[in-house]
Amino acid sequence: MPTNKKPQVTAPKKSTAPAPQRRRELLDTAAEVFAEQGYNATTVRKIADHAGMLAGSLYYHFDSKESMLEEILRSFLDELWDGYDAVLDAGLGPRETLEALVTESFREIDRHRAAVAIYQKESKQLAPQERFAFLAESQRKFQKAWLSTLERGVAARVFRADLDVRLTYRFVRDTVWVAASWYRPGGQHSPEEIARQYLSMVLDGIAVREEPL
Amino acid sequence: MPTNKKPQVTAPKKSTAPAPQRRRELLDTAAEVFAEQGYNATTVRKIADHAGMLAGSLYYHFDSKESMLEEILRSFLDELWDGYDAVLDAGLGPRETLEALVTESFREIDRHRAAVAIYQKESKQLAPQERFAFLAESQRKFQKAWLSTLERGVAARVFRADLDVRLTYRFVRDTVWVAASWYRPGGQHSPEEIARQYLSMVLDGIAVREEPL
Amino acid sequence: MPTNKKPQVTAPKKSTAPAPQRRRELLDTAAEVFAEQGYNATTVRKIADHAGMLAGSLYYHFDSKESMLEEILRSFLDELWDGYDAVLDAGLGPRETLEALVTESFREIDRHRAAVAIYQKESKQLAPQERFAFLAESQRKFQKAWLSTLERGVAARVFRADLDVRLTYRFVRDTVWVAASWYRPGGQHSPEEIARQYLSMVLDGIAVREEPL
Amino acid sequence: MPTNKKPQVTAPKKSTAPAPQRRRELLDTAAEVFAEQGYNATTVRKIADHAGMLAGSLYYHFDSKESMLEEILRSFLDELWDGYDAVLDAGLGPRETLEALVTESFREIDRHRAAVAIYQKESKQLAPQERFAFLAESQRKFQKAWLSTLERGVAARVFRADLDVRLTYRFVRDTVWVAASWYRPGGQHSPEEIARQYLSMVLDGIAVREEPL
DNA sequence: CATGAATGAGCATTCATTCAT
DNA sequence: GATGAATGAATGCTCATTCAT
Repeated sequence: MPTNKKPQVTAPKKSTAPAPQRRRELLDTAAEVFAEQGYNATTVRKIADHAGMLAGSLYYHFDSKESMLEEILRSFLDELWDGYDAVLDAGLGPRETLEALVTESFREIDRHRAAVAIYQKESKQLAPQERFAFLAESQRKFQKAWLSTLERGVAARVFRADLDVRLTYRFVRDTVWVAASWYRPGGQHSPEEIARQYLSMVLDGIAVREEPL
Repeated sequence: MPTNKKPQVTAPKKSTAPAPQRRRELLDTAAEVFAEQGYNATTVRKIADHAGMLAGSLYYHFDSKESMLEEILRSFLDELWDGYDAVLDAGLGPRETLEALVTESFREIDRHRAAVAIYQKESKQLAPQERFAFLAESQRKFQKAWLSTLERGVAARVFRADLDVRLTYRFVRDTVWVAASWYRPGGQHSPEEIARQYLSMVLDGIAVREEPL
Repeated sequence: MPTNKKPQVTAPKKSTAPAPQRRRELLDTAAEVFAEQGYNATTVRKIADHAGMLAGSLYYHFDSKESMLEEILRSFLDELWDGYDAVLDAGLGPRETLEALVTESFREIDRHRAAVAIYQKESKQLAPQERFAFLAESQRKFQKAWLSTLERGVAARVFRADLDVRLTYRFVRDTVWVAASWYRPGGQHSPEEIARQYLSMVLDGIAVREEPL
Repeated sequence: MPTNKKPQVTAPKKSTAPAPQRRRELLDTAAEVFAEQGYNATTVRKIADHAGMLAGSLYYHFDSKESMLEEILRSFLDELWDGYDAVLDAGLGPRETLEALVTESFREIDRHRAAVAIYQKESKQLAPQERFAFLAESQRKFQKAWLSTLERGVAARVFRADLDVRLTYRFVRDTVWVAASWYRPGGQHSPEEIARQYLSMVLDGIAVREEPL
């Protein structure tokens, strides 16, 4: 599963480059700029500069700046839900489900850092728009998945019952996803390592336990 | 720390309302709109609409849109550091310091919700600019305060030693401040109550502890 | 029924020029350019040039280029129907009605030459658009007025019965309105004089009559 | 009168379909779109869509959008003048000449509806351009032909002498050509039938004549 | 002949800002 | 203090045109 620019696995005999690939490249470029400068502050010219072309040329590939944003977010969420659904359908216990969701989340942050950052910063403004209804939809599914996992855990006495479960939900959700704002792929910790430490903090806290005995 | 165009010291002859108050009102209005729509997406006209005046009229009170932003952030950070410094100078132990900082943070979120939200969303873009150097400055102080508190705690064996302390720092920092994105003053939980629950989660985790005995 | 932005209930004492007047001036300028170059070929810059301002400044007065077009056409049609309705409600016989309608039409061409020319050239493309539904509406009323006048005339034996009445309608309609393409106010013929000659041609033909006797 | 890029005299070696035919097809397509949407509002892409090809491909056949327009108008006017010249050289009396010109005109409208509509809408803007000088040229010849016919008729006492002859010219000219805006080939009236009725109206008027006796 | 991709000039529109009143 | 009107730079987008393949 290639993450960055030119996978170019098998060079086609005479054709130069298949269209969908170019499209992906451009979207990745755009996502990077959106993530760094913010969607509104990103001009189409800046994206084109990064892609080595003129602003108008982008419109051969995309309908509008907004449609680029939509495609970036949509394809990120599609992949995210592939991962999440696999976890949710695996029949795990609540604690294992939570561990798997967190780990999966850090993997997505690793793969789609830019898209996640965009999502974090812009989704609140975008969700009300018709065109971005899929964001609101995803948010609902997301909340349901996490909330029900937490509730199952409380019922099974593996998660604390003395906490407001909605507060806990926000705590876990934000804690994980905000990591996209500082995470850089190829840094000193792998996503799995970060997930492990985060899970340890979220589950057991950062305070030293009094020795049982 | 120069701010610009401070309301003239000499009171205007016939005016009834003192200028600084109007200024505050306008800044609060602006902060609200910035927080809701994002700084870039907020037009001066929108702010003026909310304030019941025309766009041009704002320029009697402020030099520019950016100077409004600056003043909002600067006065928020001034207050924040008043609170933080009091805590840091109180000579508390690491755990108590952390508890006090978190509680103080939620109080600031309660008082300056809009400014905090703006800070969260925009500070990364703003910090590199000369004009907003005070943001970077604040971030450094902030990191130092938290990091040293955590390190003191690890040394004193009240915080776990098996965690990457920088990761822990980010974890705690994000966990607290992101709350500004959903917090609404006057909701069902007071800032102190939220602080208590967050501290409980951060310190002891959300998992049920096996009974020591 | 106020049409534009600022209600301005009570005129301020010292204001230099009432807004609606400037608006009218700009619309007249725009109409002139639209008429001469065609709506599509007219850039907002050209209009602004003619008005002695920059392109962006027009947007203080109008929402869009299209809204200028709309206002031009709408105010022309409003005036046209004031005149037409007066004629149609006067209870005249069919020949006198036709004479009055033709005369009124030439007067409108004299007063709104530019708007008429625009109407002629653009209405077919515009009418289907929601925003310009009033054009289609006007066309229906227009056809009904003329057609029924012609039919009354045929029934009363003052207009020939051997002609296809719809063809006659188009003949008269086009004949009159196309005059806007060459008419210049202040030329050697007054609108009334042109109307008289046109009516003479339309009613009696251009061929010499054999003397009855 | 230079036309450009005439289909190569030497037939291409292996091509099966003769080039000029494809060229004609494409011009007819273009004319249809120009007529319906207006020249300026017609994009090259729309023409290409109608022709089942991509926009760039049209440039194999034509130098530019403008050259398509030129060729459409030029070939229409060439045919028109074939017909008109035949009539004018036939040595007919003024009334018969006028009848023949009108009839010929409706035949041209029938054959070149699109080109006539384009001509009507665009010629005023185009004529001043160097490239479209042939339009102005044609207009001069046109005016001369009609005006002299009318003047001959007045002198011969078959047309009324009490009318401004230039006004009469415009009346007849417009009356005939505007028909292109509503005429659809294959409708309920043949061009000859429309010509007959129009001539009847133009010559004898639409009013009922008092019986001579 | 036709396609896919790009160019570059131009367009309508937005918006922070200015300033005379 | 506030308004009305304007500026000017920038923005997203369109479109005729080019050209290697």
